[in-house]
Amino acid sequence: MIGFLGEYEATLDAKGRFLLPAGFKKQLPANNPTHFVINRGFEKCLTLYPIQSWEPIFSEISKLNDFDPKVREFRRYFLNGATYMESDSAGRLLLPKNLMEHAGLDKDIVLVSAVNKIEIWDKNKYQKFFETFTPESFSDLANEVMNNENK
Amino acid sequence: MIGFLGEYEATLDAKGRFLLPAGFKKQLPANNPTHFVINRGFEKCLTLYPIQSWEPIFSEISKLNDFDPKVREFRRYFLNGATYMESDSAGRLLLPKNLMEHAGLDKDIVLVSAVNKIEIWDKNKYQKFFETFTPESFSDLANEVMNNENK
DNA sequence: AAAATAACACTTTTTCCCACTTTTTAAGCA
DNA sequence: TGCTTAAAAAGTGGGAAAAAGTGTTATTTT
Repeated sequence: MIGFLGEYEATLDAKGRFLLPAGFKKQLPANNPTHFVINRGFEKCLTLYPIQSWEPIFSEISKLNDFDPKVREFRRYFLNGATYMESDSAGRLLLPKNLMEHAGLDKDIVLVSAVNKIEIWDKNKYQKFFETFTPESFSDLANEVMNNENK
Repeated sequence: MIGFLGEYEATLDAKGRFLLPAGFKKQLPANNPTHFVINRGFEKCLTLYPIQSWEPIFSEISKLNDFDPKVREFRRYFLNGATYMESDSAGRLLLPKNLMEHAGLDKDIVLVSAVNKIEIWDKNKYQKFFETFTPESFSDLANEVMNNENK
C-alpha cells in the first residue's frame, strides 16, 4: 500500500495548475505516477488520490444499490467533485474550478500526507487550523483517537 | 464497465439542446459514444444512460412478472419517460420537453456522475440540494451507506 | 544542478449565432 | 368536410469568436 509522509507547499499559477512537490513525487507508486483522482475533502480541503488508492473506493461505491434513495444521495455528494487528473508534460496538475472554490484555494497551497492520499489546503486556512491547536488539545485528541482504535 | 467521474455544467440553448461537457465525453465508451437513453430520475432530475448502461436495466425490467399489478405500475412509471437519444453532428443532445419539465430545467444545468450513468439537474435545484448538506450529515450518511454494505 | 516559477504560443473546447429544413398548426376555400 | 396552402414552430447543421486548456521554453530560486 502507498503511504505518504510529510507536508509540502506549492503555488497555483493563473490557470490553477500546480507542480507536485518533488518530495511527494518520490513517494508515488512506480507504475502510475501520473494518474490521480481529486475530490472534495470532508473538511474545507481537497483530497488527491493516486489512482491505485482511488480504485478500491470507487469499486465499493459502484456496488451499492441504486434503488436506495440514501445511496443515491450519498453517491451524488461523493462523486460530484471527483475528477480524474493526469499530470502534464511538466508534471503539473490542473485543478477543476469547482474544487478550487470548495477548498477556497487562492495561490499558496499546502499538501499534506493523509496516509494513502494527499490533502490539499489553502495555506492560510491550514495555518489557522494549527493556531487553534494547543499541544494539550492535540495530546487529548491523540489519546481519544488511538484508544478507541484499540478497543 | 463504464464509470463516470465528476460534475460539469452545461447550458441549454433556446431549443433545449446542450453540449455534453468534454469532461464526460472523454469518459464515454469508445464504441457507441453517441447513443443514449434518457429517463426520469427518482429525484427531480434526469438520468442519462449511455446505451450500454441502459441495456442491462431494460433487460431486468422486461423479466419482471407482468401479472403483478405493482410491477405494471412501476414499469409504467419508469418507462414512461424513457427516450432514445442520439447526439447530433456537433455532439449536442436535444432534451424531450416532457422531461425538461419533470426536472424543472431552465437554462443552466449540471451533469453529475452516478457511476455508470449521468444525472442532469437544474443548476439552482442542485445547489440547494447541497446547501442542505452539512459536512457532518454527509459524514453520517457515508457511514450509514458504506456500513450497510459490509454487513 | 535540480526544482520551481513565469511567460508565451498553440490547440481544443465552448459559446453564440445564423441559416436552412422539416413538421405542425392554423386558415382559407371549394 | 376535406383539401390545400400559408404561417409558425420545432429541429438540425454549421461556422466564427471567445474562452479554456496544454505544451514548451526560458528564467529564477534554492
